[in-house]
Amino acid sequence: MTLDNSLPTAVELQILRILWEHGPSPVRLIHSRLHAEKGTNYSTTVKMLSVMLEKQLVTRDENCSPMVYRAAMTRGIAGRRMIRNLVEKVYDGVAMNLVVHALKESKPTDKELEAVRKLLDEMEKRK
Amino acid sequence: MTLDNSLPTAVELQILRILWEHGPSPVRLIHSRLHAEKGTNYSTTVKMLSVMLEKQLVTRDENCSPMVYRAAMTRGIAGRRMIRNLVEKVYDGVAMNLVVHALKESKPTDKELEAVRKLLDEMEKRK
DNA sequence: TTGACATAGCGAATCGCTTCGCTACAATAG
DNA sequence: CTATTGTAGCGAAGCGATTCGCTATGTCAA
Repeated sequence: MTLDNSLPTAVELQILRILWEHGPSPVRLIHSRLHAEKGTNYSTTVKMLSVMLEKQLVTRDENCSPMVYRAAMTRGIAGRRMIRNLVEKVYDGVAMNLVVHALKESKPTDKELEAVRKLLDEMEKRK
Repeated sequence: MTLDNSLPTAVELQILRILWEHGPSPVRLIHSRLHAEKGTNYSTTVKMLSVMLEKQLVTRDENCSPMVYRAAMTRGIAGRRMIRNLVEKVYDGVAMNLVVHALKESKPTDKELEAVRKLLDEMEKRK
């Protein structure tokens, strides 16, 4: 089995997001969201889904009608791939540089800050 | 003045990286790096630079010959834009989710961990 | 059955990014 | 001067991603 390293493109990501948010959905539903976001045609949505099916970015259950599509990767996996890509392309492969920038970009709550601290502790222990 | 929100494309980023690493450079130098990385033609490099000039991703000094190109934005700015984009597109606008993922992606040294802790402290204070 | 509407698929047009061939001109060596 | 080499620019081809028109089939109500 050859695993696909390529990142989801812009529209593909938009569709994945919809699936992540709403769970497995028929085209009709996916389309209504996509249409709301950018006014695309129904055919376009169907086509994108068939392309994504080929690329194995989504799967579908063909037994029920209308067919139900679901994301083939979690939000977490997609995010990590994109992070790895960003780190490579911009931060010379040094992820910590990105972490620092991302922190500065964020407006974390106390709770979130605490969570990150705990994560740091764990990473230190696991040496 | 209209500010451009669009992100650098793949090759644009490759060229920006070269400029970030080597500082202001003539086409010849930029090309030799780009060629080493992916075997592109000299014309391609020139063309890309002219496109990037239009998009204001680079500037150039036309007084000297050969002309000298320089990145119009820092690595930091570019990185932040791309982070913002990633956070929007994948993490529902919640940057901390990205921070956590990015941390897990990284293999930080003690020093780096310490730096992040300090950053967290500062962010806490600045409330 | 028939008409109206929902579902699914396919090929071709379009679009933006990338690549390159060809041309032009300047600087330099012979 | 003339040939060679370095620098710069432009238009169009090529490519993958995206969009859409058209067609086919399924479903359901009258």
